[in-house]
Amino acid sequence: MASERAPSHGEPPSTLHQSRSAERVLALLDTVITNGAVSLTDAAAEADIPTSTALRHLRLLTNRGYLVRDDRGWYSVGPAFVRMAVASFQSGPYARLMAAAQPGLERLVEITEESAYLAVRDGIEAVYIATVESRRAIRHVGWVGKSVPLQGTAVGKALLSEAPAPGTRPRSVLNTGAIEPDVTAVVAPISGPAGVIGAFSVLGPAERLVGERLEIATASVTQAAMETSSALSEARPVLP
Amino acid sequence: MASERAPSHGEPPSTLHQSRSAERVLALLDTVITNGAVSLTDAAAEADIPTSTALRHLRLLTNRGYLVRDDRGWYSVGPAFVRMAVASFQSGPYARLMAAAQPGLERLVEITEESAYLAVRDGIEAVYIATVESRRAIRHVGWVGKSVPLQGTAVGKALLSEAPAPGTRPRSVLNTGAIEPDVTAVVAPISGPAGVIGAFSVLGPAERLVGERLEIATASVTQAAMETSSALSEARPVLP
DNA sequence: CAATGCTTTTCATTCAATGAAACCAAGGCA
DNA sequence: TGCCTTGGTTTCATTGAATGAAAAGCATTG
Repeated sequence: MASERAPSHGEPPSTLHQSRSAERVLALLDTVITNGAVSLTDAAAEADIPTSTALRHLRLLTNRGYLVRDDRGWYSVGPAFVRMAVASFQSGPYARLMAAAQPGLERLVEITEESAYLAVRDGIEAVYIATVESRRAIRHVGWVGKSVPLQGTAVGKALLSEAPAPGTRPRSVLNTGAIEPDVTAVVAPISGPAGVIGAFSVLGPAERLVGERLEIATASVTQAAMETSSALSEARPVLP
Repeated sequence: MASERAPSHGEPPSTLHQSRSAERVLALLDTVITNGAVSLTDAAAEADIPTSTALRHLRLLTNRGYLVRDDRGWYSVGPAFVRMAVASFQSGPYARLMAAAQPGLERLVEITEESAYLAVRDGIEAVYIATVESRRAIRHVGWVGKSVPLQGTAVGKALLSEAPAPGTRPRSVLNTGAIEPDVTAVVAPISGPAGVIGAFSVLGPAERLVGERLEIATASVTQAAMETSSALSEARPVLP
């Protein structure tokens, strides 16, 4: 469902491996995390690894606490991974972005009444890493942690765009139905000190995001992106 | 600083490896994530791996987007890892716990005016996976994502305790200075359908958590644990 | 420019990873 | 009840993938 691995730089063919076991362990970890709870055979199939080998790797991951195995035999996220996950939000390049973007997301939902997302680039894909959901009954949900191609999507275009001059309003990008039919996306790029580093997406049903509502969405998403960009270019706190 | 790996079941000696490269890649990933931004040599040293090998592994991790390498050469969290991290909060055994515990954490801070944490067990350690910080100037901060031994700590004792009969108040555990001097911890276990699965910790300066304040902390932490436990034993939503 | 500290490449050696096959355990079903 | 299918687990001989010492780059600094 959610995205094959993204070879940031295309590795040669795919039969040429350089550290197979490592790659495979990561692939398994990824499958389990993104797919929720999976059985050995499912995980092995999804990652295209013989079960005997997959078993050994999954065992390693559970021994280390990165995964857990419930009574039914399903594998899922383990405490050690959760530890890393929360730690990764405390520091690192994305922590600052997520913190700076939070108010923007909230205001976007308030103004547009649609769901707002924060996306970043991952190789040839875009990843949605944060959201505030619309409070309406019909709303866009469930894209956090999901990745979509850059090609042909509004997020993609925004993430690949040139950063506007500091303090100026970025251009918004509009698209309907690129990923899912009847979903309209209004996106604006967020710039950091070194170019575009993320994007705000307002996502809602195509028949609702028209006319005045669309104008409001466009205006507020560029506004939010601009404000977040300025916040990010202010003096950065010292590193640990 | 934060915890050597935790062999949930002790693997044989430690010189007997079964999938070295995999172990090492995980070790490197872990070091980078928990230590923020590190250089090749630092990461290699911390994980006790020859630099040439470490380099190869770190490259794999960056190619896959799990890590990024900034202009200075430091490695830190990458978009692919953030994707997994946020995905891991959407589902999995800990998602439910964290969601159920959030209101409890907030009320604990409101009542006790100290920082409150949620901890879970990871092998022979406890991991703090969520927090709401006290609003006071002097307060306990920065333990999210950190792990501490079960042995000799209040969290440890709570996590290893027997689950109380459903609907009854759990016993609280008290400790001062086990991890850091002058820090008092008031802890109560949270039970799920299958025994103790987590714990609430109220942490504050030893000289402040005394007398009436301590009584309040004890009462509210057991109360919160009880309420969260009941919430968790209610009908669970269907799995994907 | 010599010295120092990191990073990167190379390459011969070996040991760790591999997966096919055999084996178990547990349902399902007639 | 016993047969059969569908996972999961173990074994073990084979091989090629992982390894790391050493040497070579490449900045930075005094």
